[in-house]
Parts: sequence; structure tokens; C-alpha cells
Amino acid sequence: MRSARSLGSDRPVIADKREAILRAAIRVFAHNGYFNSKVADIAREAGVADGTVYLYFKSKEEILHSVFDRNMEEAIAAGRQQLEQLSDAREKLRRIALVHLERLGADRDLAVVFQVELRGSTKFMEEFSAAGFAKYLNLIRATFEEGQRAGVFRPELNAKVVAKILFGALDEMATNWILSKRRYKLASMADQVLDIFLNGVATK
Amino acid sequence: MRSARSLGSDRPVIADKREAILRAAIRVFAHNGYFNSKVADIAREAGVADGTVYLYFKSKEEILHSVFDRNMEEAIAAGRQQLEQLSDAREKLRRIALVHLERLGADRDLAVVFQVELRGSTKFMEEFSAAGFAKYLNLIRATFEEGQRAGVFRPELNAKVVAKILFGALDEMATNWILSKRRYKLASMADQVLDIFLNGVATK
Amino acid sequence: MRSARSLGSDRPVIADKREAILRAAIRVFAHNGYFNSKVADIAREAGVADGTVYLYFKSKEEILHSVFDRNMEEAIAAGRQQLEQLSDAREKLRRIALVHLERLGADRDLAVVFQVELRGSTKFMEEFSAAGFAKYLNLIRATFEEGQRAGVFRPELNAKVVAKILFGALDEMATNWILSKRRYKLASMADQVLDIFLNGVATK
Amino acid sequence: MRSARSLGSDRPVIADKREAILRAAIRVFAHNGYFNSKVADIAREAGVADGTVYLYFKSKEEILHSVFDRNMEEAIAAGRQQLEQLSDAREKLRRIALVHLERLGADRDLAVVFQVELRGSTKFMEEFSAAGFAKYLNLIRATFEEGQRAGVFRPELNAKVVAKILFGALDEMATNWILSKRRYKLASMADQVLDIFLNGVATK
DNA sequence: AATGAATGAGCATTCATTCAT
DNA sequence: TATGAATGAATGCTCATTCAT
Repeated sequence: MRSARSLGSDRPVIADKREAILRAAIRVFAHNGYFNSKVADIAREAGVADGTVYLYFKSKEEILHSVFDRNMEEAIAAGRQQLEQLSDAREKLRRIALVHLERLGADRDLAVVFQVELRGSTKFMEEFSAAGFAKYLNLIRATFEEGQRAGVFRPELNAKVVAKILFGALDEMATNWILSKRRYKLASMADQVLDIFLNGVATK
Repeated sequence: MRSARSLGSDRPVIADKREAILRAAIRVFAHNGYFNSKVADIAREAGVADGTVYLYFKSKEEILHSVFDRNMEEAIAAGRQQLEQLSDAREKLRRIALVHLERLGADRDLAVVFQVELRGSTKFMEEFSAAGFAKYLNLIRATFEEGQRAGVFRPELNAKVVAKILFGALDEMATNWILSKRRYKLASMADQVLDIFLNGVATK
Repeated sequence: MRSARSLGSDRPVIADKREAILRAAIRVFAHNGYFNSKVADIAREAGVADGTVYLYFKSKEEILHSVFDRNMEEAIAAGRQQLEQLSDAREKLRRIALVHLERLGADRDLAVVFQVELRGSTKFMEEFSAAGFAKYLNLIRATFEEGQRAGVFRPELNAKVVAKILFGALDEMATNWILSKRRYKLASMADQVLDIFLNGVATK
Repeated sequence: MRSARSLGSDRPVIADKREAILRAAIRVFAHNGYFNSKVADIAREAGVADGTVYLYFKSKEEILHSVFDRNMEEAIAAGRQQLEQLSDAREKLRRIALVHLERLGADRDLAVVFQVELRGSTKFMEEFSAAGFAKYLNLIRATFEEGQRAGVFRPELNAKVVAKILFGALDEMATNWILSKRRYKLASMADQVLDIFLNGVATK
């Protein structure tokens, strides 16, 4: 019994603290920018001591990386799962776009970190590109190629370029949403983007 | 005569120095990132003393802004000029895209600053958005609306959103080009983007 | 019987742990220096938890003091014991020097702590001087005075100063031995030092 | 005229500041110990801003090294110069000892740094030993060998060991003087040390 | 205008020590 | 006794900016 409770409370404590720091970091980064954020701010926001941050993360930079890694992973997993239920490549791309914008639209702070803070350094952008981001682009590309094989997308198009175009358009929607004073549902943009995009790549 | 020459050479000297600092800043920002760049680095690269930088710019941040402002202005002016010679909205958009990618493709350091360094702070992104960037998006939108009125683009499309889509796609081409190890002409991507885009927005 | 064994084993366990920490500290201090050594390093080296160290020592500094105290005590006791069997003051000083160098020569880590780490702070040096070290100098001085009374050492010499000279010479042998890349028996230096010293202080 | 004054005032300003920091460091290190001294303390004591320290020294450690280097150099130069006027090796050693103790005795803070603070790390001791210190021991040794060749010192003695003995004895005098509550002239110990030492190494 | 020495606010990180378990 | 997660005070160093020359 005791061990059961122990297991039930010890682990969560660890996970909770790491989690709390990560959440706090997203809030702090989103409001002050990565470079202007102090580790002490994150600690205060997370309700822990400064030093505690370093029990869970090696450095301030690692916190930023962790924010990216964890969310990118989740996003790709979520995306993949949703695709299983669909067969039409067009529907799949529509779903990818929707999930993309829904995720970012659901957490403004996270969106700011993804759209703005993570872009601020070539170094990070390179790893960023090398890591999960490439995987994401590949997911789009593979889905597009599926549609090409199915004959619904023009076969002469370069799938890699097409994937970037779709990603770029969605990315811009997200960035504009963040910077916009007006409040609207980010996910609502998905349809307009997909309308043009699918029209553009469809076989006549 | 002498005074005339004096006037004729002093001014340029001043302009030269400001120019030199701006150019140096682009190189330095591109290589180290804005936050990791020291004003002293820029000064050394420009061949002036640290203090001299502050005779031309109020702060490090203002240097970044100036890089953006000057180049955005030039870009829009160049774009506008090119459009005068064209009448078809489709051709105009094609030309905008080409100029966009040619400019960035012609100066990798400048491209890095525009695609990466300028994105690293919400504060800047907001001003960025408010300033020349909005003007650029408007140029695209106005051109698109022109096409709608001419009946070559679907009238039901939201021109504002369309403009973002095109910009986002081009922006992603530029960012990918920077991060890519492979060397290719950035401007060569314009056709592929426009092909899909114009197809997507065309009336049937 | 059981309680007897318990007493007989519990105590040693305690002693063992204190002992283990002290030994670990000598190793760690010798390799990293006192200020660069972390309590956590000592704990790991001793095979105990960080907090456990504080069950046996009040602070990191107390560990250093304890290293000194315990070894100085032992050294003086060992020295005194050896002297009982001798009557000639010259032989006694010879024996003191030999024991001095043998002890340090037998444990390089301990020697490093004694010759280097313990010297790094005036504060410690003062207490150091006030404590066991003064006792040690007194042992040398008393032995020398014995020789003066016996007529084998020059009576006009200041015994206190003489004691420092001998100690200084031996101390330098030890320090040099530690820093030397070459490996030689430290104790082998005793004869050369004593030869000169005894010659220097002997009545003609 | 102007340039003369410029030369006469500019250089000194630079030298003055570096010098002031070095002097301040000696005071601060002597009173608090190297590890407990803050760079800010040194700056305040020197009457400059914290950052200014780093215009003249690369790090806190470099300050300590510089204190050692500069003084050791001076000491050896001073010693060498004095020796030129003497021919008897015994007189030369007497002079070396006197200069050694006079220099340290003239500046208690400097003496503390040399006798205590510089000893606190094996790392430093090794460089210390490798650098100027070895040169100093060699000066003593060479002088002793000179005496051996002149027939005034016993030829069978190992000059290297003898040099260490003399240095060790003098070093101990200095250390004891620092730690002693009583105030006496350190240089006055030279005679007693030399009396015994020279007696000990003399040919009969 | 130009210089560059001087400034001093600012901050990530470490680590001795504590204490709930 | 023993643990080790948590604490938070402490500090070397950087660098944007100023200003006397």
C-alpha cells in the first residue's frame, strides 16, 4: 500500500515540477522574449527556487529546446493519429492544417514561442530544421505524394516544394494571428488556405 | 569650387559611415545573431570606433530597425517600379514574387537578418508588422484585388488572406534556402510557387 | 552477547562512516583543491548521501580542520612515542625528521592536503598555527633545548628559531616532493637535511 | 610641448590604473584570502568600476598571477644586482637571505599573498614552481655551487637539496612572521638562519 | 565628428546547507 | 541514522552606452 502511494506521489512530484517549469517558461518567454527572460523569472512563475530549475534542465537554452521538442513530438503524434482514420490525401492535408492551427490557436503563449522566439537564432533554426521540423515537413510531403499517386494532385509538382508552400502559408497565418490585435479563431483560416492550395495542386 | 567639392565629399563621408555601419551590422548579425552580436563587433567590422556608432544610431536596436527599414523601403520601391510596366495582375504577382526572392537571394547575410534575426522578438515583430511589412502585404493585396476586378482571380476569396498565403509561401522558400546546406538559386523557386498559387486563385 | 556485538558493530559503523568521509575528503581535496571541491564530491567518493556528511561534520570547513587535527595528533603521538626510546637529542631530532617525512611520504594525497590545501587561507593558517602545529614546533624546540642542556648544541642559539629552521627545511622538502614530477622516497631527504642542520647547530 | 606632456600623462594613466588594481588586489587578497575576495572589492579598493578591472586583466586569477610575476621578477632582479658587488659565496647567500626577508618584511600584505594565498592551489603551485620560483631556487643553488668550487662549502653536499633547505628555512621565517601576533623585524631573522646554515655547510 | 577608456547594471549558474521523509 | 530534492545567496564577467578629450 505504502509503496503504491509512494509510486503514486513521488513520480508526479518530479514530473509536476519539470512540467511546471516548462509551462512557466512558455509564459515567460512569450511575454518577454527568450533573451530578455531571466531564469529567475521562470523559477518564480513556476513557484520554485532558482536553483531548482537546474535540477531539471541543464541551462536556460535547454528549456527552450525542451519546449520545442515536447510540443513538436506531441503535434506530430496527434497529426499522425488523426490521419489514420482518413484515406483521401486531400482530407489528410486538410486535417493536418486544421490540427496545426488548432494547436497553436489553443495556446497563445505557446504559439508566440513557436512563431517568434524559436526563430530568433540561426543556430536554433538549424537544429530546429534538422530535428522535428524536418519530420513535420516530411509528413506533409508524404501525404502529398500519396495524393499524387492517387491521381488527385498534379504529378509534375515537386512534393518537397509543395510541402514548404503549404507549411509557409499556415505558418504565416499563425504568425499574423499572434501579431494581430483582432481576436479570431486561428483554426478558421485553415479552410481558406486549403481551398486555394488544393485548387492550386489539383489535377484538372 | 573648393567649398562645392567639400560639400560634395563631406556629405558622402557621413553617408558612407552610416552606410558602412549598416553593412557591417548585417554581416555581424547574420553570423552571430542579433543578441550575440556586440556593438563593438559592428564597430570593428565597419572600421570605426565604438562610440562612433552612437553618432549615427541611438542604440543597437535602432541599427536592426534601420537595416529593416532601409531595405524594406528599397524593396517596395523596386517592386512598385517594376509593376508599372505590367498590366496583367498575374504578371504583376509573378514579378513581385521574383523580385522578393531575387533580392533576398542576392545577399545571403541580408536574407539571414530578414528571415531569422528580425523574427526573434515579439516587440520587433509587432513594429515590423505595423511598419513596412504591412505596406508590403498591402501591395500584394491591392494587386490581387486588381486581378479580381479584372476577373482573373476568384471574387469570393478574401484578398487579405490570399496575400498572407502568397507571402507565407515565399517567406518559407527564403527561410528554407538560408537553412539549406545545398546551394541553389532562390529566385528559381518563384515559378513553382506562382504556378500553384495562380492555379489556386484563378477563376475556372 | 547480541547487545555486546551490537555495541561492537554499531560504533564502528559510525566511526567507519566518519572515517570514510574523512578519507574521501583527503582524496577529493588533494585532487581538486579545497575551494574547488564540492561537498557532493566528497559524499559520492565516501559512498554516502550529501546530507549524511552533515551528520558528522558541521561544515565543509570543519572537514578540512578535522583532517588536520586527526593527522597532526597522530603524528605528534607517534613522534613522542618514538622519542621515548632514545636519549641523545641529536638522535631524537633525526627521528622526528624521519617520522615527519615518512608520514607525508606514505600518503601523497594527505601530503598534498597538508602542504598545499591547508595553506590557502590566513584564517586557517592562524588556527593551524595556534593548534597542533604550535605543539609540533614545541616538540622540536624542547628536544633541541634538551640537547643544549646536554652540551651537544650551541647554547647561544635561540631554540625557537632553530625549531622553525628545521621545520621549514623539512616542510620545503615535502612541498617540493609533491610538486616534483620525479618519484623518489621523501624520507630519503631526512639524512641530508639533518646532516647540515646538526652540523650547523653543533658545538665545536 | 603638447606631445611631451601627452606622453608624460597618457602612459602613466594607463600604468597607474593597472598598478592601482594590482596594489588593491594585494590588500584585498591579504585581508580576505583569494577565494573570498570579490572582484568588486578590488575595484572599489582601486577606485575604479568593476568592469575596468577587466580592461587590464583577463580574470580574477590573472590578477593573482600578475601579483606573483611582477614581484618575483623584481625580487630576482634586485637580488642579482646586489650579488654583483660581492665575491664571497657566503656573503652572497647572506645577501640573498637578507633581501628575501627585507622585501617580504617591507610589505606585510604582499607577504601574506606570497606566503599564504599563492600556496592554496596545486595548480598554481605547479605553475608557480615551474616559473619564477624555480629561477629563484636556481639562483641560490648556483651561488652555493660557486662556494663549493671556492672550497668554502662541503663538496659532497647536493646543491639542489641545500638550496631547498635554505629556502625552506627562510620561507618558514616569513610565514611565521606573518602569523605572529608579535611585531618584529623579519629581516632580523636572516642572521640566525645564516649562522646555522653556513655552519652546517662549511668545510671544517 | 571621432575616439576608446570607463562605467556599472545585469544575470546565468553553482553549491553549501537544510529538512521532510 | 540516512537520504537527496530543494533552496537561494552569492559572484565573476559582459557589454551597451557615455563622455572627456
